[in-house]
Amino acid sequence: MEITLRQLELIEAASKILTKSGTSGLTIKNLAREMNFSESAIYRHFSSKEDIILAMMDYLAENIDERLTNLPKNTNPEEKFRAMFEEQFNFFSKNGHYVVAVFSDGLMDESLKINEAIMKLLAVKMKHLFPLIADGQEKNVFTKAISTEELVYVVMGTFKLQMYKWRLFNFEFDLKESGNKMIDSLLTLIKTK
Amino acid sequence: MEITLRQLELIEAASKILTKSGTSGLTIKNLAREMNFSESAIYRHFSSKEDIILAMMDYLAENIDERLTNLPKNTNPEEKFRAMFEEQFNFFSKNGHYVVAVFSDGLMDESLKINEAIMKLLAVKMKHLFPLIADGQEKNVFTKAISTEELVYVVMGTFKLQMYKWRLFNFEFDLKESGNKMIDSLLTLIKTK
DNA sequence: TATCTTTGTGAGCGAATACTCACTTACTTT
DNA sequence: AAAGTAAGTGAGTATTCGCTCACAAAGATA
Repeated sequence: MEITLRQLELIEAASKILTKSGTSGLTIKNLAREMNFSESAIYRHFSSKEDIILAMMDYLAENIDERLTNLPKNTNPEEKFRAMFEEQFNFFSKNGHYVVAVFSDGLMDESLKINEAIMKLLAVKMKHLFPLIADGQEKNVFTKAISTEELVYVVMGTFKLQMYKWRLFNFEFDLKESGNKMIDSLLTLIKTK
Repeated sequence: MEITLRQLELIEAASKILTKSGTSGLTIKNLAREMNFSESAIYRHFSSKEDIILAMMDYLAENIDERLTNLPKNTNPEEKFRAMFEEQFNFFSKNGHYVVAVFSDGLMDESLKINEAIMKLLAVKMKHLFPLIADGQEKNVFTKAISTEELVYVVMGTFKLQMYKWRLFNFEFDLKESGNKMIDSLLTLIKTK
């Protein structure tokens, strides 16, 4: 699971290409150009293109997991909720090319292994969001009018669409600002009155 | 804008391939195989692959627009909301291969024209959803605690994620049943108490 | 009957794709 | 100093891609 510096560089370059030019743009030739070396050199660091994508998904999953694990503890559900999404918006705001993490859907067809990696990424996000929402419901901060699962899907769906909009508008608007509005709206909607 | 029978067949076949095998699966060879004739025959009906995709997006946009326009009028916002999403779930339940309409994102990189077509599709959906939500807020049926725009995004995001789940699970669960739950949950959340 | 139009075919073209291989070069280890 | 290793190169491979073209069969039109 360890990764060399060059491998990380390749992962970053691949993410950049994916975000800028989509799946069809991610070719070995383009990747080589982005890295300023030859195509064959890439195969010194990864055995196949699929391996690069898998390593990327894995890196993203671990990265997200780590960031969400290290959020401040011992706060109330609302603050936790806020912190979690602020962290997400903050990260993607700085690392726009990693939105692939949210839109990995586009890679869905490539291979079985990649599909599994996408599932894993989704599971990581769920792992953090679900208990947070459930806890909030228990403490009567979030509404119990609908089930935890449904509430989680409303929140996750809204987040995903927000990121989609950002990408569609070519990262032109301020994600943090717009994200904060989204957080407020969602909280207004799901908090008990 | 008129479309021949063969062209429609090609659009259907293309949608099937896209849904089953993703963007990378949509090749002229695969399309020809699905149609049971030669590759060159395809070019009797469309001048390029891009044209096929554009025609597909156009067909989908018109199709959705028509279906949502013909919904029963003169009902209250809640019933309208319910009817609108029931119609959507019902349609996709019968025509699973057309989920491309919801996940056209994967095509995003292909070309400028295709990007415009994706935007148009999004606009069509918005055209129907936005006034419905706004009307509901005006009539004090839907909450005014957050703006119409934000409310629309919550609803659309949740819908998209629902469809995403359905696709991820290989269309195995009952979309209509699960969709009804989603409608109930959303209404519970956005209705004034 | 003769001609035109429509819709199919198969062969093949140029470009792009992922990947391989023999090779250099530079640094580390012995 | 000698040998091994890590990391680059350029040329080349087989395959696949979208697409073109000369041609054929069949039905509509003159």
